[in-house]
Amino acid sequence: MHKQDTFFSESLLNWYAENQRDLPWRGTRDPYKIWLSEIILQQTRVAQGLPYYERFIERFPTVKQLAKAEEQEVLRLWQGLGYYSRARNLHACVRKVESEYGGIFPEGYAELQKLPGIGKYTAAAIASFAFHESVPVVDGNVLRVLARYFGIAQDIGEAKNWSVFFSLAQKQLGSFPPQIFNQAIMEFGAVQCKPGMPNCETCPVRIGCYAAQEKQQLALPVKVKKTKIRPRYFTYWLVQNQEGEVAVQERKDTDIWKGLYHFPLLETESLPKEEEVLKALPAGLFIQELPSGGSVSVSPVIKHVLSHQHLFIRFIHVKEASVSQKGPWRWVNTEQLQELPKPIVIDKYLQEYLF
DNA sequence: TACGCGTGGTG
DNA sequence: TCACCAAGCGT
Repeated sequence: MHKQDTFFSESLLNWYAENQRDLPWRGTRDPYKIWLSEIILQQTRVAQGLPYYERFIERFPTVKQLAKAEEQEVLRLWQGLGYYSRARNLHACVRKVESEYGGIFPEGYAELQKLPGIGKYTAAAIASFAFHESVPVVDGNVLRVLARYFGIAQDIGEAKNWSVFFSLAQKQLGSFPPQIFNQAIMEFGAVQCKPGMPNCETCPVRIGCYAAQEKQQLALPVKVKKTKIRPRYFTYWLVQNQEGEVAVQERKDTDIWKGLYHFPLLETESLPKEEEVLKALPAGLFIQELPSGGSVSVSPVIKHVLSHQHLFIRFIHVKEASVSQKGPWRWVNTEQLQELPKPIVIDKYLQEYLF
């Protein structure tokens, strides 16, 4: 390989040696810690995920301890982080590792992908960081860095283009230590070659960079796909019984906040009128037993309502998609709704109705 | 394969 | 203010 061929990779390695952040999952080869950090960091910034990582490691230092936990406790620790299927798969994953792999994570890139919640990226991360397997990671950072440096205009949102970037990443990885190169290229993307305008003035590879030379930093990478947002109006009834307990409902459908708890609600496509809200008031409330442990995980809106200690109807505007919720209520003490997540989108049309 | 899943930061 | 998007994955 000619020197010119390794300029990009060697520059990244040098940059990483000087600029890497000190993070708790770095400098370990424990696959459990690496796996946990990777799941938490999927589509999530370090600053947002870091406190969750610390709490999970403190509460569940080992595979065995996490595998023994109830799913509700795992969800409760995950509250506020979003993408709750990650928490359910996290739990299912350690249970599978415990039952089918003797509590030890399997080593191979292919074998790791058989575990729930572990796809190509996470498998590559674990295989390279923990087991030094020479397989490239391809995440949002890598896609951006490669697209900009090599001037690749293919849509990173199209699945068929993934192999283009994988092959290029593999070529750049070459025979460099995968556990270092993979961290380096991702860290470079997160810190230096950021989304939006990158720090080209201080960039060690700007000389060879297509985007920097052609001023295409904001045009690359190309991503056509747009996430479409449609408004959802959730009107909650905060219902209290004579013991001061509040009616809540577990969200079981495949929809946002699955597995978390909500107040009884009416969902509409537009802001409902008062008569509509009152007409839809649920008639058949009944009492159920709580999940074991007497503590439940709750969705973000509940925290907002409880924190203001209102007994009102609220209109919550949520920018997501899907179906409304039907099913049984249960009563819980407000003290049981512990360690609540932060509220999401709170609407500006809030109205209040005293019961 | 395309789409849905959360929350928070950014320009 | 708001569109974009962030260490992706499952279906």
